[in-house]
Amino acid sequence: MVHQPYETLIHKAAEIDLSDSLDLNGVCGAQSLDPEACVCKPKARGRPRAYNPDEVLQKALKVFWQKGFAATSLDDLVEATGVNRPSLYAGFGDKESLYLKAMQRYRESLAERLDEVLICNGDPNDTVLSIIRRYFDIIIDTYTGESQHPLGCAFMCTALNEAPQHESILEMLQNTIEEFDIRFEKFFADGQKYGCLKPGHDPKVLAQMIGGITANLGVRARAGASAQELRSLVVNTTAMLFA
Amino acid sequence: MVHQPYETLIHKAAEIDLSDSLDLNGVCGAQSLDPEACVCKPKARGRPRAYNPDEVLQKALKVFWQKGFAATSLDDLVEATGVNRPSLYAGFGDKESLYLKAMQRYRESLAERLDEVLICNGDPNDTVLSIIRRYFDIIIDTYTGESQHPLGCAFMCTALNEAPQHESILEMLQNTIEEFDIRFEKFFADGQKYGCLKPGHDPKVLAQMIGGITANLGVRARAGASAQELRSLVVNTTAMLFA
DNA sequence: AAATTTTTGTACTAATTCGCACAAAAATGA
DNA sequence: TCATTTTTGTGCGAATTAGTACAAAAATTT
Repeated sequence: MVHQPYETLIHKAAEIDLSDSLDLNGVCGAQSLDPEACVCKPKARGRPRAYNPDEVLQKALKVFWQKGFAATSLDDLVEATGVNRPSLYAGFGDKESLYLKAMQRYRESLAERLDEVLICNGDPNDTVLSIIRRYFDIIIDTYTGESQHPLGCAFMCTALNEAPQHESILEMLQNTIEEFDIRFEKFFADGQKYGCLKPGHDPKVLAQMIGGITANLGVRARAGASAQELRSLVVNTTAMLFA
Repeated sequence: MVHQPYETLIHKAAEIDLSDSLDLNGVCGAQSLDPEACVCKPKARGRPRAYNPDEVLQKALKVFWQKGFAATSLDDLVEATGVNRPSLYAGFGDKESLYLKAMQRYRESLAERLDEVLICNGDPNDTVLSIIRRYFDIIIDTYTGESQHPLGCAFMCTALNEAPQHESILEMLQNTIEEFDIRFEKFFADGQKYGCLKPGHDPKVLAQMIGGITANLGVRARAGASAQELRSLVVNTTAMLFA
């Protein structure tokens, strides 16, 4: 709603980035956000929260993913999460804040799965090609598995649309892209170190190619492509690059 | 607004596709849409149209591209085009119809530029690499040149977001992807015919790679990447594929 | 048991939204 | 000049929207 000038973005990004990247307890109410985990703290004082914050973010994400940020109303979110409007505000801030938290959660849980897979330690039984294909298994699963019909990449399908109008969403998009690049540049740099890359293959350029294939999957999934079609695309393109 | 089931899409696509793909005079008012061109017809009967339909679509596209479909109000469109609300409805139908027409126009004018460039006739002075790089010059120009700040790919940035909720937009997205694929598969098939492709390079897979790089550009431009950064990405990735 | 703290749920407001009704305007045809 | 046709422009109405005020509810602390 508020139109912010692009020019201020670089500065703001530098500020917010570090403090906000993993902070989930920020805007929320007085009570701790994870209901079971923290044993050390004494019991919360007032009326206990009736919802599980993590489940709420998961349900909210599903709606945003399906309808987009702008077309998702608070009534939609109330219905999907089962949480009252004022409780949503008290717990997660306004619609934009809730969206950012839901996306952050999605991003972190995906990052965890990728961290398990994207490891290159020079094992000759585990080639770069096979690792990259396991990566794309996760991506395809994410893009096609969350709903009856494939929803594609949540970032591409919802954040791109809002980026020019919502500074905070643009920031998140930039951070996500940067995190993606760094992850793969590191991975391929390791691959090069262990001699697993073709001669003349640059880690940075390979990272760009993976980014492209990933983006392609995100688009085509949203347009209705099946997991099988996407797998075929992955097999062909990764074979060209790494086989 | 109206939620349509996915299942009906294939049939509808088959129906609408052909009749609607180049039809611009469809929904419009009684008077011809191009004000100067057609000399054969007698002069229109009633009060003459005060706007240039093509300019209106161009201006409307700019707003949709910037704000997205859902966040663009009719008041925005009235202000940007200078055309009254009822005149917009009479000339272009409702918001969704206007959006589709604006995107159709964008797609066709881009297709014209690409047709001039994407020709492989075996000329040894014009390699596949140089042709592909001219293609990406057009793409980068389109993604970064329309506004003060780069807006990225209009399809990825606006249509992806709406696809699950608007059947007609999903159809358009599918058609656009298919058109893209066919264009590049043909181009690379010609390249192969004239012996311009590396041995073992499959036209279909190369088309998928170009699609991926293009998608990558569309995302990164929307996130604020400069034309220079995008050119660097293109140089690196196309060199890996074709040099 | 009373005071305190926090969340919940109802109900509301002010603003914005899309689409259209209807009369005035501007052209042609007779 | 008058009838006909089409577009324009003002203005409206019904519906939806985001965000909040306020009292009731449910817990802990003293």
